[in-house]
Amino acid sequence: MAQREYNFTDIETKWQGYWEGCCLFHTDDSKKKDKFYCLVMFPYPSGTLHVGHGRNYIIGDVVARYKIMKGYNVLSPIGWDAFGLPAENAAIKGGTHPAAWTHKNIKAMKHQLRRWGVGYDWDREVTSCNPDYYKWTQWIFLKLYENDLAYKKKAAVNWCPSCSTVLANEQVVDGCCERCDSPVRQRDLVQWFFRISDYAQKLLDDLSLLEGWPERVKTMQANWIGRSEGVRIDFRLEGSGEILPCFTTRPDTLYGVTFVSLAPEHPVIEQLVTGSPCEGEVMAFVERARNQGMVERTAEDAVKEGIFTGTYVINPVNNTKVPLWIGNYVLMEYGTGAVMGVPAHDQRDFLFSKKYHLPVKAVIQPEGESLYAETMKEAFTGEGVQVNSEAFNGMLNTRAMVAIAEHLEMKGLGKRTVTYRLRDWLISRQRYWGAPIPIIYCETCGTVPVPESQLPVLLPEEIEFLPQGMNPLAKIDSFVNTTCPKCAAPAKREVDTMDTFVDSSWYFLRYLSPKDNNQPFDKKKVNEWLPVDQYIGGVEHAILHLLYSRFITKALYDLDFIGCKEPFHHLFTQGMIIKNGAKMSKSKGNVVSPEVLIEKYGADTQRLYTLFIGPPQKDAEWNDRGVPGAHRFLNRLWQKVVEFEESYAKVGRTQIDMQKLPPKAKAIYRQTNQTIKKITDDLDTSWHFNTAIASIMELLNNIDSFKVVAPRNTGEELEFRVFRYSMETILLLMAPFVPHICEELWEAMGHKPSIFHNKWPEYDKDAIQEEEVEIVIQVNSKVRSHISVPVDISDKKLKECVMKDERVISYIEGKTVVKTIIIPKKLVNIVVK
RNA sequence: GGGCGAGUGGUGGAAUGGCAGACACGAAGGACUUAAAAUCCUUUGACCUUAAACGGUUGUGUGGGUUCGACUCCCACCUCGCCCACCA
Repeated sequence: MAQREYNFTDIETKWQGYWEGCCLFHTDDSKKKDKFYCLVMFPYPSGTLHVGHGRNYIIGDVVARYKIMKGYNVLSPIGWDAFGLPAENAAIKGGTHPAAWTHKNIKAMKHQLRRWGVGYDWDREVTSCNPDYYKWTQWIFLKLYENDLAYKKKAAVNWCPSCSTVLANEQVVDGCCERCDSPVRQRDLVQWFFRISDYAQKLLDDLSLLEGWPERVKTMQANWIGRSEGVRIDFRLEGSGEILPCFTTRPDTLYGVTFVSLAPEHPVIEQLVTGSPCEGEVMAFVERARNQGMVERTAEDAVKEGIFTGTYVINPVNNTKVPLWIGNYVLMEYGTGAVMGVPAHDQRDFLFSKKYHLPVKAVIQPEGESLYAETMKEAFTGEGVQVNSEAFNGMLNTRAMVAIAEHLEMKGLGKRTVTYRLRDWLISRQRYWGAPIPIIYCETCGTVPVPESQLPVLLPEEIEFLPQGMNPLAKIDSFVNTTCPKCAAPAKREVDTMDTFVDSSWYFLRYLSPKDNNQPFDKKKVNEWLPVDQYIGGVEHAILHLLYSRFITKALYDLDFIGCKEPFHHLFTQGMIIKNGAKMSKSKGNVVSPEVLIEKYGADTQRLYTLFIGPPQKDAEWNDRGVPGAHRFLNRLWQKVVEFEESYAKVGRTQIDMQKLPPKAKAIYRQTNQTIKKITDDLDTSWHFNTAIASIMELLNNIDSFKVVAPRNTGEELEFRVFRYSMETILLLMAPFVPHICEELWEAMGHKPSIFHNKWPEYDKDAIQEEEVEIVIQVNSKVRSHISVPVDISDKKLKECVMKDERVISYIEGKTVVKTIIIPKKLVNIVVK
């Protein structure tokens, strides 16, 4: 009788339908089992998925299926991060409405996820561009606004004068507009911010709670928050005596200050130069520096430029008069927007002083050396001893840092402060395809939040997309014109929308009650299900998305909306899929489409290859030629099981007694148990799916050489039962990786579906113990021989055996044994002279 | 410039102080076939020795160190990738 073929297409369709039918991934909140919230970063619906994207969802699916078999109540939801610029660009280019474009892509991607056999609780699907979702994004904005965590201020945007439109950073290429190539300028607009900087310390401190996060992600976040301790020193303007605070982390260099430099944006500049002879020149410089834009101004080899304001300031510590400059390298957003210039001990200041012929004054000497300002070729930034620093001379500069700071505080000339690099989160976008900011401007009442009862502020559907002009919403009169919620007078709506990172910083809360029309999330359910047990996504989100989500979670916690301080308990960041030396992406033109592979080899093959390609936390090179290898393995597994399809039911199912097994069957039984241990350990800790799969391949290779026959007499039956046990174990162990084929073969072996309703196999502790071990014998650290000995052999006995070995004898003959090193169960090294 | 990774056969990778190259891919040879595909078997880091087997030497980016023993730990350097970047 001809054997059944491995018809993966039919099998995969069958089981995908089955899982949906039996609600395998449907999560019932009321279940009493331990919960496991498994979350993959929800995708942006940009078009279609390629095999590189697949890695993320396949890993998530493996974990979810494994935890189901381990008996957890697993929640594995999915949704769509559906607002954003590409949809709007597509509208400008192709004339499709962003909503239509987005929903078309969602449909296509949903189909792809299904065909991968990736399971989700589709009843919980959320789509961030739907009003029933963004209503609550707006609600979060209102809560932050009510609690002074959202505010507005002027901030610069990239402005293309020729398109007269605002550009996102990624639309600026080499300082020019990506569309028309004209130089981008900076323009100030009033924009909305979230006060994430208020949470800088908490976000930093609580990194220590995140035990299940990779160290490198925590380090990246800590660096991004960028806490630095320093001193605010109050310089005084000559003449007016007005205070000009400067921030420094190096108060020990205070006596070496030879100038002070302001950011071009510094508010004091205008009042200083107005009416002065250099006004025109200075304001022209400021204008130029500001239009340089951040891109150019912060470039690696940016030229340091400055201009003298004509004013002097007084160094509070010694009343020295130094010139006040403006420097394009000084940032208004960091510290106080004014820095003290110490050319002798800061490289940037050194270069600046050389360019503008400002004096250099050394105040720290390296031990045993003397620095002379005239001969210095670069700034000295190391540790040393204070000189030219009055009372502090002779002190180590590290001590002087503290001493000078204390001195300044005592005299009321400054204050020790902590500064963070983290800046407030600018959430305004001058775009259509985002959640409208729920704010109304009234001539009498000012800025008025939209009342909760009037949410959502709906995006108008009828809209024109042009490559030019301000925010498209500003042109829709019916949207802009409204009435003030307070006084009912005619008023105007805010026309900016929110950064899409706002949408994605709370979606994991919405999954818990996705259809609730009365509240954004159910506090009780949030407290039950959060934190997310396992979050899986790309390392490119290590900073922004993960920090914003942490911030929103903390803010909601402080406002008592949820009882959880940190959203994600364990984080897994998978590596990129590389093809031909570059990240797989549409723009690089190196994408591999899953459809072709699925048609030719099936989804299980693609899953297996993706998992086998390398450790998932590392980048991996995709090689199409490797795919048939994965398929070959599945085919072999198929043949092996199906070959005996008729026999499985005929043999009894009593416990196997290992001691009664013939040697070969015993070895297979032992290896099967060792494989259970190996795979379970891999899934629980290291996630090295590649070596997990390799160990199953090894097991199957050995089973192959264990010529099984369909049982006819009693002795054969015993061997056949070991074979059946091993094959069943392989199916259970492989089920999370390649679920379709395992379901089908599980059924072929005489079981009722689903394989996922079975318990994860456990290994027999006695069975994994080897009786004999092979010992490596080295002479002078070179491998010279091997012997096989019982595991429990004593060191003395082992040494005796080793010394009897012929090859050992020939190597140590005529030499003196200096020492013998014995590593139990592994190796013996004889050192001779 | 700062931070974080990574460098192992023709390729993806394995080994985290103890036999380097597991498991795959590819390649070469063979079996089956009218033929091809599929499948199965054998070989496969380099070099030396040998009729063959056995054997030997060498080998994990470079140079040093620690150790009986180093891909693995320490120091210095080179190269590549990612993230950030004039942060006072």
